[in-house]
Amino acid sequence: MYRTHNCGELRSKDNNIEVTLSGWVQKSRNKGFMIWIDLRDRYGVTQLIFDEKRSSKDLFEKAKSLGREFVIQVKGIVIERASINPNIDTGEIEILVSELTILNESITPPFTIEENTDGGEELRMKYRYLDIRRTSIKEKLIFRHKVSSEIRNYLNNLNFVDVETPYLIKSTPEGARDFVVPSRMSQGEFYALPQSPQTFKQLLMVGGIDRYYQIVKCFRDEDLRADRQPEFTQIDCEMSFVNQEDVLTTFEGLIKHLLKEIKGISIDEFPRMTYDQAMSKYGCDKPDIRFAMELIDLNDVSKHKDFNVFNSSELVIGIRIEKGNTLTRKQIDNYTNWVKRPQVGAKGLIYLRCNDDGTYKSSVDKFFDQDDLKKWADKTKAESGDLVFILSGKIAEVRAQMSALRLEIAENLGLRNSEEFAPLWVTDFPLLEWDKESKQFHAMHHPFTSPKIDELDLLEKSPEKVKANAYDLVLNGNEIGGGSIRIHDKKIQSLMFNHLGFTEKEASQQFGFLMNAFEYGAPPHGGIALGLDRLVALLDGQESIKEYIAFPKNNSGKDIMIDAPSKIDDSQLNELGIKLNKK
RNA sequence: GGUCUGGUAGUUCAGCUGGUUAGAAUACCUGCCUGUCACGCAGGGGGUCGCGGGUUCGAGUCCCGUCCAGACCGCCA
Repeated sequence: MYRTHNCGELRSKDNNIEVTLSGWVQKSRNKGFMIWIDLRDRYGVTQLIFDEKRSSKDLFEKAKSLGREFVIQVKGIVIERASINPNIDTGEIEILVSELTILNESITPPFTIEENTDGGEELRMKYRYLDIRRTSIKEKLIFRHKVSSEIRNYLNNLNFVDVETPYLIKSTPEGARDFVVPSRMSQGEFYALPQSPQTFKQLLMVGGIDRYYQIVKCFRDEDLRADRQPEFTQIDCEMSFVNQEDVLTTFEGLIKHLLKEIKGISIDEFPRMTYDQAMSKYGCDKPDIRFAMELIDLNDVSKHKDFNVFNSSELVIGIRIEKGNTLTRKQIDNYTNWVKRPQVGAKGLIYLRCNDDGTYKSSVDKFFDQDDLKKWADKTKAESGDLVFILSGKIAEVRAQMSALRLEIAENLGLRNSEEFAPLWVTDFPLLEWDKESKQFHAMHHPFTSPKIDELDLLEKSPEKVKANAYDLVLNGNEIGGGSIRIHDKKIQSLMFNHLGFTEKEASQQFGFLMNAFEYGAPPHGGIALGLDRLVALLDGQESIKEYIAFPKNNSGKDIMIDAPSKIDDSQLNELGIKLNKK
């Protein structure tokens, strides 16, 4: 038997019993006459003691040879410590070792396996298996397990059925780039890995599985971010005989359940706003509503003077920063430079200081008098001591810029508290979006999203105005899920493909199986997919999802531990009938 | 595809305006140490300054190119 107890459970009540423990040598403290070893496993750390007087000479010599991360097994008696350590759970006791077996040696690890490791990110990723020995990484993986277990509990209780869908499927040009897998048996042909099980879950609805879920890997061959990996996990769900309200209620319930079970937080009904409201109030479709600082339209009070920057703008927006007049000139300059970076792309930033004496000071005093400035202050509800920042330009651009600035300021003011949770629904997304590159409309959500039926007649004249039965779940400024009520009617689905620039032939080649299925009595259905990695990270108060994935890819989509992607043998290429352009 | 930041000991970093033999901490090795727990003390080993080129009497430092890593923009139906 390798162990009778783990390294986290022994207490002074266990004094005098004989135990066997196995684990890793965290650290050895050799004081000459005594050696202490911190023995670590998944459950904690227990101190072992070897003593010149109480241990045999052979045993003592063997203990001296132990290095960091050796795997050992010891037998010994639990005894009370001469000096207790209140900082660790097992700090009252130690093990007086009588037998020591070295199960495996270790070379010196490339970084210290301690909470405050000296390892940089790249190194920790290369030796991820060592990183996982660290408490915080281990805890994050266990946290993820807890979240996904609660998700399963909740959905199982509501009669959802977990069904697996295939990973080797068909490539489609719509949306994100596919990862592609060459077929050996059909040379020159390729599978694609799914970006989501979208069509399969709809086919399950046609198949009568009226409540489906799957915690499933999805794949997208696009550039990475701190919150984006090429393979990621979705909580994919679909329901039949439901309207939008049913879906929102069900999954609002899921998030409430998680917040309650995992964080012990109860939350009231989630606020809802339409896409249009979100865009005008916050300048983005995934607003962080933990704080106010809403975008205020200043068009009607800013375009009556000779200030050409405003007069030539589609939109002038202000945001009020409460007590912001304490910002120094230098801090304001920093924000100005910040918005002028190419990533944000504003031409400049105009400020309005609301002084304590009721006067105003702005960067455009040359053009606007105190009465004008007062109107700006009134409109943004700015009071003495506040600061207003103003941006102007084309509607879409200035909204995006102001939204970025809003988050940056909130971050700096400490208004983005990661232990506060502010979920909301954003509804009524546009059905279509104009794509400048391909010069045609493409589906904002995906081509299976149903349009608002009473707006269907707009589809010909002004397609950009048609709204969809589509919704996003937003948490603290992050999109954690999105879904829609789907099309279940072949005619409407054909109409959609038509407007997305598919010929009838293309539509039937790529999605014929779905259109066929719709001819055999497809029930009304809809669903949602939630990003598990992101949800888990947010619930744990973090922005980056990497630490919650056991073996993540790096910034360029590489796994530096196993060195993937990598070249394959010529013989493998031959079998697949593939010839490379360059080697 | 683009912008920015970084690459110096096993590791994390410092290294100013170009100037002697490139430093610190930690890790590692050796010795000492009668209760350690970030143990302490003394000593020791350890460097292709990412790579290539250029400027210069002289380059870790300046310039050009390139590779790698990270953050962001584009992209992510």
